[in-house]
Amino acid sequence: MTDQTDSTGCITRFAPSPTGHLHIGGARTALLCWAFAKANGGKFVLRIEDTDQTRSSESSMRGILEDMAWLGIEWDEGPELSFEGKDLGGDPRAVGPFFQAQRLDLYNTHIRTLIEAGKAYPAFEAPEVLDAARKEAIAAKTGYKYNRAGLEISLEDRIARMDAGEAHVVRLMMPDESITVHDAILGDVTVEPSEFDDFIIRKRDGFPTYHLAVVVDDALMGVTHVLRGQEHLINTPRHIAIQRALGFDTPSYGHMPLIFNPDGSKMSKRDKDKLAKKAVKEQKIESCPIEGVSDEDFAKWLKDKTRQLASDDLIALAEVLGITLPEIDVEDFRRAGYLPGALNNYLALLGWNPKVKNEDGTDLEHFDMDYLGQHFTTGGMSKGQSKFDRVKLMSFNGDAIAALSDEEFASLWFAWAQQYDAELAGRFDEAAMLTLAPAVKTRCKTLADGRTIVGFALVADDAIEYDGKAVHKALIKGDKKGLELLTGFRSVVAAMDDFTPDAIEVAVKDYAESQEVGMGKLAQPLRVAATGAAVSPPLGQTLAILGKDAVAKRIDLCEAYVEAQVSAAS
RNA sequence: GGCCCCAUCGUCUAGCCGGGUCCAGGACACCAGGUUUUCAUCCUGGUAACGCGGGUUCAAAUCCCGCUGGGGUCACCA
Repeated sequence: MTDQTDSTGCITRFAPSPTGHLHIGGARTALLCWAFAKANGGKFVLRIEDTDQTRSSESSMRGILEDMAWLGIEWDEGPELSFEGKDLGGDPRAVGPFFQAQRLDLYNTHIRTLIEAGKAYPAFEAPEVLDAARKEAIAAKTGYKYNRAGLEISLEDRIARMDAGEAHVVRLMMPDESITVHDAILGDVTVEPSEFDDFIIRKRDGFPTYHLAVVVDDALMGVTHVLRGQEHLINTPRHIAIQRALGFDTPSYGHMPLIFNPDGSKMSKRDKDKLAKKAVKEQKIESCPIEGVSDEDFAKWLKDKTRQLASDDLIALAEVLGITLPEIDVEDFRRAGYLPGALNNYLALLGWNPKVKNEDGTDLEHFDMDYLGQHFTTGGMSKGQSKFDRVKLMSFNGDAIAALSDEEFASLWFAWAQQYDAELAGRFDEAAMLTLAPAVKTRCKTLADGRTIVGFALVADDAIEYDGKAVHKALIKGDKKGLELLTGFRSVVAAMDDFTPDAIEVAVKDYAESQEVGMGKLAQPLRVAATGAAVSPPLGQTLAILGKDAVAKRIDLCEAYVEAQVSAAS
């Protein structure tokens, strides 16, 4: 076995199967594969593993490509995609195609070679027969292993029957020797031959299994380093066996720890459906409350825990149920207003550590893609499983947002709103968001949070809901000074020409001084009048966002409201 | 259940390979102060961990063994 530790010409790959959205765990695998290639001056290849004919889909494939591009995990070779002016993918080394379903001839050639060399063989048992044997073994509490019954027939006969078109699978003749994986993250892992049987490398439908396809493709595409999830660790000896049978070099392997939910359960794409099903049951909903899904499909979905609703339907359902779905797929995080840089940063740090100190002695935790692409090493990976902490991610995201210039923030926020919050995008254009930026940036952890912060500007002047406590404290309590100040400031507002945040701040300050009260005495009544609540961005910004006319109107409305409250109480 | 992987604050981790400088450092969260016209930001301080039991050693978070716990895997899915 050749262990390729030489990084020159290093090639890594990410090979998702297009059976759903890009899962956050998959994104991390892709990110680290990308980082490893970059850090070693190599290439990152994207390959689509669509050998499962029943589950693969074109739309899922496109979604995965776009999610990766959005994250900025750019593949050098693979399916082509234009994204925000960048052309990704391509086949400069002529090692494609990058869709396994288009590579059947390649697999069949290699399978034929194996069969003729006696290293693999066709077997003709019906699936039912094997299933029965497996069930029997489980019932008897012994491990099931294929019994090599297929070998009872002579090789010539087997090949003849196969060539005559008889239904069959092809199995690899597993050698009777232990196999050691030299794992870059976990160290050496040895598995005994008793743990293996002659596993299938080509299915009845003529498609190769994952094991065969991945080995042939990695070899033919020149992949030198394989980084993948730890769930594949046990598969690796099988892959090494195929490589040896075919005379291929064995790439360097690194198996990464898996990511879990905070409660310790596995982070699954079904988590969203699971939560929705629970809510439906708790709320005792009988028929489907959303359009586009029939009651029949709804009932099936509810009963079958493996069944998933389409993404849009699930979002609509969550809204009806009043629940928040957990973010699981990259798309979910994008919708929730996370920045790709922050997501990548957090994802990389979940299981990898640069082990570098900042000048102030704290550990380096915040870094960008350039840094990752220069410094990533498998040696910095931890071995243990980790839990996905959304709170820390959110903190990273808030930091990333705060670090944005006002212009960058406005641009990103507007683009986000156009895609996910039409009402917000309709109320504020990018220029308006630029004026909002200083007020919003330090107050939101995600782009979606921004809406809450400027929520007061989203409601009509006469539709403000007043926070009773806030009104009482700022305007009614005590000697009614709050209301007087508010009324007095009303005429100051009316006389202002320059209604900008700075001008407003000055006006408020001056008026407070002229009345010989502290800023707060005037600021809080104004804030309550303008927003209905005791909490808002700085007053100058808050009032400027609304505009002079709206502020004047809201002061009038508030006064009327307070008077009504006071007379009702007395 | 068999086999395989893993195990430091609530969470992510540094330290472990080359035992002593670790009554264990950082980050997020949390708590208490401070700055601030509110909120947020920001600043200061604090609570909090080597899973358990054996060894080896003058000395163990660091090395060895066992246990416990978590996870993966046992498909004509990938």
